[in-house]
Amino acid sequence: MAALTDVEVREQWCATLRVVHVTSAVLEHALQAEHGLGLSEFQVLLVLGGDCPADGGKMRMKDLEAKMYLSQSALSRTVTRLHDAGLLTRAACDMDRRALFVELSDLGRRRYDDALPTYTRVLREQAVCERMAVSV
Amino acid sequence: MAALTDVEVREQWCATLRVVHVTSAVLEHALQAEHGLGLSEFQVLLVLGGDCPADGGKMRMKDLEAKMYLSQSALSRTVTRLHDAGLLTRAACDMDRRALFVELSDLGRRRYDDALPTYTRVLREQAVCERMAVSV
DNA sequence: GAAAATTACATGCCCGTGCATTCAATGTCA
DNA sequence: TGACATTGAATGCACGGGCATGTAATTTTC
Repeated sequence: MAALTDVEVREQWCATLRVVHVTSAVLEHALQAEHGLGLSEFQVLLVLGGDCPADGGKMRMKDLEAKMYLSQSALSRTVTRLHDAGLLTRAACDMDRRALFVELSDLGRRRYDDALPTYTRVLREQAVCERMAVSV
Repeated sequence: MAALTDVEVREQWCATLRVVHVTSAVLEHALQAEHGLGLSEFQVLLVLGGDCPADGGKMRMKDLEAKMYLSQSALSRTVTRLHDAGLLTRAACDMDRRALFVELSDLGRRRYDDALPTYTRVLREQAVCERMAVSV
């Protein structure tokens, strides 16, 4: 296969942005309308809920941050919002009292279970995987 | 090829988000540091500069909007910023006096020519096309 | 041709984000 | 142990974005 030209590289990138932006917008609206959740907020639930195994349960903020695409400050505020909504619990860490453990509350677990199908449904409707392939 | 499971669909999406966020951040920093341009601002230059043929030159705001992934209000402000920076010119349309024509100024053209290699370089460095394939 | 609906763009408002900073806790080195 | 560096998290601040609205111009409807 021949190497891509500069123009092709840029077109690929723009096409990707288009799919991501449209899909993100639809996702955000669906999650907000049906479950009162923002995209970043749901993403936190997704990690804490353990969608990808080896995660989930009680997690340090730092470990959560590594799993997200958010800055430390944005994550801090997102977690605060989820805490205020009663969707997760915070707990100090005995080993390192700077660290903060975060875990889904019962309400958070239910909200997560409710919202997950919406999330998956939208991704399938938008045919994201049919239009984009990422090497994981 | 077997159909993707729900988990696989979600993992693909998350992997895509990761690539897009990281690449966007690097792009934004490079364009800002080397050319004083934001990502959306450069995207406007890219369209007006005619990177994808059939565009470029004098364009209506509405046509520009259709080429971008921005809301109408955000585009309006982005264009205002570029105008204030002297990178583009605004001109009323005689046929429809609601419409607004927008075109690169000489300075804008130069800035665009300067910034384009940075843009392409980062996309290649991040190996975006090697990691993601989009059907256009 | 006047009233109503629609369109193009700008603006007020609020919200989420990143950067820089702060504060407290921990680690390091002498 | 005491001084200094580093780390984890929260917060002040400014900025860009979307939604709703405003304003002017155009089209539609009767």
